[in-house]
Amino acid sequence: MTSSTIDRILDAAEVEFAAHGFVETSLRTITTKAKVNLAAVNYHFGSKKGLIQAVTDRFLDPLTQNLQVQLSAYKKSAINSADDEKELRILLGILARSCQQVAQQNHHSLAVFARLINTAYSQSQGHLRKHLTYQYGASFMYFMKLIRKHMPEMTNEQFFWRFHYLLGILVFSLSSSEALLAICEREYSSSRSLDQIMVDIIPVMASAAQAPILGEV
Amino acid sequence: MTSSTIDRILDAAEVEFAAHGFVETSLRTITTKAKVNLAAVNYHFGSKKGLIQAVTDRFLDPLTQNLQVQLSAYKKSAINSADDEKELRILLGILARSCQQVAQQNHHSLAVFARLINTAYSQSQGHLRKHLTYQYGASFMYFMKLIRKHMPEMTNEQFFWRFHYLLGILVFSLSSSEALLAICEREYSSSRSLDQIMVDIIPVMASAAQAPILGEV
DNA sequence: GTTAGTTTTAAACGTATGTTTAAAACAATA
DNA sequence: TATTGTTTTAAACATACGTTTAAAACTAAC
Repeated sequence: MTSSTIDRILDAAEVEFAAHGFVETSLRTITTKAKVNLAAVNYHFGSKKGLIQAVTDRFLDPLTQNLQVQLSAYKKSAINSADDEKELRILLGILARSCQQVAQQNHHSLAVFARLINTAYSQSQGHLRKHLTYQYGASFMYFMKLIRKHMPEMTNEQFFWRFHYLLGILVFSLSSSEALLAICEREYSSSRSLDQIMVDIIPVMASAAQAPILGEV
Repeated sequence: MTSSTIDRILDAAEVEFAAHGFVETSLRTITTKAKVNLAAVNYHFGSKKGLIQAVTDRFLDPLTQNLQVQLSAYKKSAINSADDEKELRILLGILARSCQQVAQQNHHSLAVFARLINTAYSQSQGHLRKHLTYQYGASFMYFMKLIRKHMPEMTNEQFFWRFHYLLGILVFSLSSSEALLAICEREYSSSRSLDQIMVDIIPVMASAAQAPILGEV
């Protein structure tokens, strides 16, 4: 099986990138862990950049596909309740569950994926961010539009900012979840899981979405 | 003036680190922009790690000092209103204003600072995060304790998580503020400032803090 | 003006990185 | 079996990095 090499590289790269970031992870580390020759990366992916994109695509392709299905199912059966907060929770819940499902189906770690996304966004040069918005921008927009409907008392600009505040909750929590879960275990001797965090976060995001807009403190 | 070299290095390093991260910024880039010899960094700061710590300390030292003053002033004059959300807004407002003041006084960019913190946290190896918690952990704890009082209907563990959700809003928004402000300008032809974002965020964080804890969606 | 201590400089060192090369190993077809 | 195309391999390449060195330049005290 020729693709075994490709998969082994992707598996190793995913773990290493998430653990140490793109720049701090060398191709030699990846190929060693994958038990593959160094040159294999350039042969199969062209370059390190190509590998990075392949790693993220392997998660985002099934995710956007899954999300699209769930969202259209929601839209069909939508009663469009007057309770905006409830609808927000449903929509955010769909996103959360979509992430979980895809992670489980493809045997990926959700934390790993979150760290990939966060790394992609925190890179200022951001060739990856551009790739992501170009490749998955449409799916992303569709979800935003649905959310937007239940935050009507805002201008488009206000919504833009608010949405990114919500995003901050999700991305930061997930990407630092490994460290936080460890602290939680040690400090409160409580064994949480990332799945619980995903459930936990939803009402928080929904509340944040509906916070009033104040001019002053 | 001998410290001019040191200051020029710190100034250049601050900007470059924030823009491109610690790993992606080379000492050669920094010393070139600072118009200083390459060896000056190792001479004055010992190593690149030493420089990174010095850059963050230059911001965090005055910040924690300022914050401590503001918080004890608050504690003295505190009416300890029954309105938790209002008190939360006040406390979060103090933090926000402290950041702004220190940034302005020392002629630093708040966005730059936020990106430094975010980079520090997203580094898994995290020698910097350890330095920060060791050096500034106490001040951080003190602020958390004050916040905690107005989120009484939670276990310590629940509070731990909730607090980090709030932190996510702040860190993510600030650290990606440069990109977001640019998009906002282009898309809505609105010229916001980071100071406005700081004000904007406070009620959102306060609402998120008070979101109910639900078992299911 | 000489001396002792500090700072700056140019050059080099050793190492690690992404990438390329050309030969070898392998797979599939005729 | 011979041939073609693909994949893997070991080695080398070029470059960029953090750090060190030793001499030079500078500063201040005597």
